[in-house]
Amino acid sequence: MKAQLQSLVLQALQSLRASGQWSLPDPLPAISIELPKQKEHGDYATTVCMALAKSMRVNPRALAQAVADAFPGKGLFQSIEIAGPGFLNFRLKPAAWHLVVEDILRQGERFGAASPAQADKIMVEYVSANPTGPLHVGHGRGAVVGDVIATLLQWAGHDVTREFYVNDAGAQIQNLGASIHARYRELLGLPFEIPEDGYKGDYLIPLARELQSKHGADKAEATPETIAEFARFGARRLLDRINDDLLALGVRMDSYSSEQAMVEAGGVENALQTLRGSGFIYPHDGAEWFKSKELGDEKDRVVVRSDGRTTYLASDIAYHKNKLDRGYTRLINIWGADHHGYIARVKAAVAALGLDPGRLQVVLTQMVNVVRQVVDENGQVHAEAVKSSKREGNFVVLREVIDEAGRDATRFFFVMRSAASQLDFDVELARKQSNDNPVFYVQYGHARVCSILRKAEEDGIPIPPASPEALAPLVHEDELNLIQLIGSLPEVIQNCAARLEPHHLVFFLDQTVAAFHAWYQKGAADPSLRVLCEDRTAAGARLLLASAIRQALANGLTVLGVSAPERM
RNA sequence: GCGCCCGUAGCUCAGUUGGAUAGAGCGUCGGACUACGAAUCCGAAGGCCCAAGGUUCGAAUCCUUGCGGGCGCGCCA
Repeated sequence: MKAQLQSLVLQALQSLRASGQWSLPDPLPAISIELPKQKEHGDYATTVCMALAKSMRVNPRALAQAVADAFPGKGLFQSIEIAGPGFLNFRLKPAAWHLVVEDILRQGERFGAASPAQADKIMVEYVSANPTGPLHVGHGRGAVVGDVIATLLQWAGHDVTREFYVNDAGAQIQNLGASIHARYRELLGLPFEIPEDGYKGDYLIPLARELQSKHGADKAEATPETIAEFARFGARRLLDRINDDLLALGVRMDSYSSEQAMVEAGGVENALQTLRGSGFIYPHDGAEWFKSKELGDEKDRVVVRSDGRTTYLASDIAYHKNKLDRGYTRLINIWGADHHGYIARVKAAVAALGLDPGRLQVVLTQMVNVVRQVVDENGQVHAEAVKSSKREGNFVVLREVIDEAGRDATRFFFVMRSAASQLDFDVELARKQSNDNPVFYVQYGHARVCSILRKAEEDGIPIPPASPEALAPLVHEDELNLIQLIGSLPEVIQNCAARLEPHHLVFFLDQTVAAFHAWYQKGAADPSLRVLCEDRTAAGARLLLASAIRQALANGLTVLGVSAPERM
């Protein structure tokens, strides 16, 4: 509806220009359509006349009046008013809203999705954890944010691939091998020492036990070969475990990209050659440096150490080159906020490869605090935070949270706040099956609509085919507001996709359910306002609206990857 | 010291990329069930939008400075 209005305003402005009486700038500015906070200001408003009047040096109200006079498609509008300093306020006729309901029901499960007019080939890369331990809650947030952003982009009409970059090369993996080896020696009753920067968590013990039953004491000596073997074994097992956790979250990747495989295929050397060829790499102090400073980074960075080993950045340059070589026109990376300092150098890498660094967008997810509420003797509620720190082994494991709160609640909580804000994850609240849990509030709304539709069927109340006549009884303010709300789902999805911000969709769902509950509740006081009321014509129209509400809620929940139960 | 994020109701957070009288949930107080599902709804109280300047018809939103909190700043990943 917003988009339609936008094009009508545009047509009006163009016809003003054609009339020759107004010297409108060319090109015209973007026409923003807004939702007035107060209903007296109409269903929609535009501020474009105020913006234009400034540059044209004319009276904004006079311009607004001219736009209103020239407005096409007046039949849809109950009123078009000039207000305040130059707002143009639109109020639609009920019949115009009825078309929205028809449209939603016609589109069904596709309602909210855009036709792929200008599809980009996009890679969303997320999770990308080292296979050196279980996922913790921070990874979980990244996983869900990435997954939902990928879905949003698909719904916005793009061609999207979800990829997990497996950091299975380098020092971390060596540490893993050495740590497992230490545990292995421990099981053998030999003296052992977990490396200083190794992995101290208990989760390595079962892996060591497996190796013990396989090899006995044959591998007691820490040869480089043995460490490498243990590292490969551990990385494989831990990656399996990571995938189990992702599956429990409902996160499914399309593709995995192994750093080790890329190294072995010569990808890193190849990328370095390319940059040497274009003069972005120079030797200094026995190492090789990437000229990232002249491409926007704070300083230059080492890519080949003085001992000849490449750095993590070298791999990452190669990996991003690899993604671009595979034909992706947009790269979206979901990273934990602790990696923010890394953005500039990877963007510099993209630029050094001769491409627009704007092709790479990085979404940073801020820290997750898992909190548990404790009520003291004064009734004061305190949130106890559990800090996560992977190295020390006392982190909050994602799996524990999923097992406790469930998949739906975990996903919902991870996307309900802006990724830029730190998140307090209240496990007690997430598992609560009650009204103060926002997940259940939304799901209950969906189940309740389903219940009405079910009751209608049981009672033999027919739902007519959607048509202007069948929908004509929908004239109540609550009903028209509800239509406006659910009709905005496509805009909400577009907006979320464009901004890479899923949380707006959560607010849409919450707001829609609240409006539905309020509408429903009016029927308790006045039976003539019930969906299943005596007047079967009205009942039919309201059942059509209920179906459309159900569809909007179900589609929104589907994008979030949260189930839409028919009963609870 | 430098960089990024955050600062909005008692608490947790939205705020449609600069619009009209700043919103929601929780919590508090007061109401509505012989039910189209009360896992709900209605109402009340609660604000110097961290501070000070600036930009303009108009600022929670943009700019500058400062304050407070978080996270980073390696030839680690």
